[in-house]
Amino acid sequence: MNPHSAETSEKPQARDTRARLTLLEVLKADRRPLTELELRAALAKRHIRVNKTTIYRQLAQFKEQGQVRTVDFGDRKQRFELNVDHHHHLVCTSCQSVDEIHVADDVSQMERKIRKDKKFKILDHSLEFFGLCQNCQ
Amino acid sequence: MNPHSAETSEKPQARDTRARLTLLEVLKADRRPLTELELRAALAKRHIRVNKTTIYRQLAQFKEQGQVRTVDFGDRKQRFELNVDHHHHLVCTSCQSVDEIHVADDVSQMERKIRKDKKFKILDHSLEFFGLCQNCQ
DNA sequence: TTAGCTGCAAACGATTTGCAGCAGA
DNA sequence: TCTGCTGCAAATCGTTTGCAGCTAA
Repeated sequence: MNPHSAETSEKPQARDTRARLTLLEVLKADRRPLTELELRAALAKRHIRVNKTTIYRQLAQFKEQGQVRTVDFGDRKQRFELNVDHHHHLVCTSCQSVDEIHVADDVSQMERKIRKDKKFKILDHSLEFFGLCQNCQ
Repeated sequence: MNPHSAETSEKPQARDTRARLTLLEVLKADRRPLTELELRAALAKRHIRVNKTTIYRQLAQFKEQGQVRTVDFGDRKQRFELNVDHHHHLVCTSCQSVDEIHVADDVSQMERKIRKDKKFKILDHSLEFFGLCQNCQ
């Protein structure tokens, strides 16, 4: 038996490469859903040059582990965000700024209603708001 | 002056081609967000063969006119739906079935709160639920 | 040493664009 | 006729995959 795979039999264990560590740092610093391009730019600022393939592969790992979640702003680009408190976004369609909102209570109230009325078991949901931030109105 | 463009100066006027008319028929018949592929299949069943480029172009027109809206199920495919009553969806991740829900009141309540707390002017939102339908639980 | 990680190039899949011919009005 | 519509092929763009070399443990 390989001692390393004793507990987590299927999953290979992640290695602490520079790319991986810096990627997490960036996600922690910039609390906002970032695209692969934005992530790569942020790494470049820290003088770490990483290929986009690597970015996607690391993010896929983070997501599998539950550390990262993907968010959809409807522009056919994946955005990645640290999966800490479950929140939603206010996306300004004018200046592209992104703010967070916490509406967990309202959502779970809706979900209870749906569960009751439709007998549908909700496992996940998407909820994002688009409009104009205070500065752009 | 071109008499045809007297009132609506910018927009060209749409022509009632077979593709356009049948596309609208299909959208009216199948009240559910459909992908370009699904739309094309539906047209084929009615013995109308249309190129995907045409589908996309007609949908873009419908959307501009406000007749059609796009919905995002997070799989990087656009889904098109008749823009009648604003509703949301329960997407079964097991059998792919889609049901509608109407939660306008709950959403506008949330929106009022956001407007008040964040001074953000909401123009649009995305809200879809993913999980298991009654049959798949 | 030996998996896991990386970059590069090529493949992929959804969507868009250029262009020449077709067809409603 | 005139301008919008169509199909086809090629281009785009975000994302994924295959593969050979690299490197953390």
